[in-house]
Amino acid sequence: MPELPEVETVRRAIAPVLEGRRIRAALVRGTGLRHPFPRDLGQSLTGRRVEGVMRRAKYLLAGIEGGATLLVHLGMSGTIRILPADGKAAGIAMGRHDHFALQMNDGSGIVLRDPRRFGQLDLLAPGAMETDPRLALLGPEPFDPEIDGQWLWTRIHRSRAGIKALLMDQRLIAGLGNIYALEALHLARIRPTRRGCRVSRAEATRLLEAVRHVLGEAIAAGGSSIRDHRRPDGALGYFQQTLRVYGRAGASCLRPGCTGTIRRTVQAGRSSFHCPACQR
DNA sequence: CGTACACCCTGGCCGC
DNA sequence: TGCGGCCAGGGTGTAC
Repeated sequence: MPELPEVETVRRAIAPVLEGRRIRAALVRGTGLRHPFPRDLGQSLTGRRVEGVMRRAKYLLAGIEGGATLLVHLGMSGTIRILPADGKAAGIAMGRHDHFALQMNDGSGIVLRDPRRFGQLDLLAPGAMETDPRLALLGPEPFDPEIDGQWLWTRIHRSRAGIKALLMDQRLIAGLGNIYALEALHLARIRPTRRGCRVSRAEATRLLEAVRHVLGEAIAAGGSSIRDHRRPDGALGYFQQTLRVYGRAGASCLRPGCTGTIRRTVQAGRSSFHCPACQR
């Protein structure tokens, strides 16, 4: 489910719940997700204050009093729901596929659910954020003002790999997944299969602008849907999106003036969508 | 080294 | 209803 906009939406929703509060209870169920949970997870968190909730690429990072960092990755199917402060200090109701919960000192909290268990939950020791390979090897954030179209071009113009695979490579730019890579390529009028070495400087500039446009739009939509469409169970993550190509095989291209039909193909075992008429 | 692919895991949906 | 097949927005290890 989650690419950068969804993770950022979750971050904004859980930050006010966690930040500045003390952890009353940390509940762990099962032995782990993609990796085993750290043995001392509950003990390390209980009684500590959460200092801030950050996002890097698709990782959620919660700063814990004392210098440790709680790392959460939602994988493909991870969601976080918010527990309201209802005054009851009773135990947290853990449903099917719930793996982790935090209850804060006011009774509010969060619960992590992840049916496919591709997600990650880890506790980084003080200082380990700089060295942990999951974070250290990430490329810049798409909105990093240090990067521009020229920067992107210099990183891709020697590559024979498809531009879609390059956009999804977290070491190049961090945060894009299958959906938004395809959306950006449609906006920039570039075929997903085009090799990196066949992308011009002007196209690279257009592409980075497209990446920023689709991500910004999605973050704005996520934010508004959270405000307007709070589900009864408080689950976060899924919301209506205005996707122009993803999942629209057989439908008309939405580019003004284009009469093409969206095609679905498979690249590296994953679905791709593009308009053969306006994407070259 | 860069690139391509299988794999991890469970649930939902569709057609028969 | 039941069942098989296919699909799913992630990262990573392995083989060329």
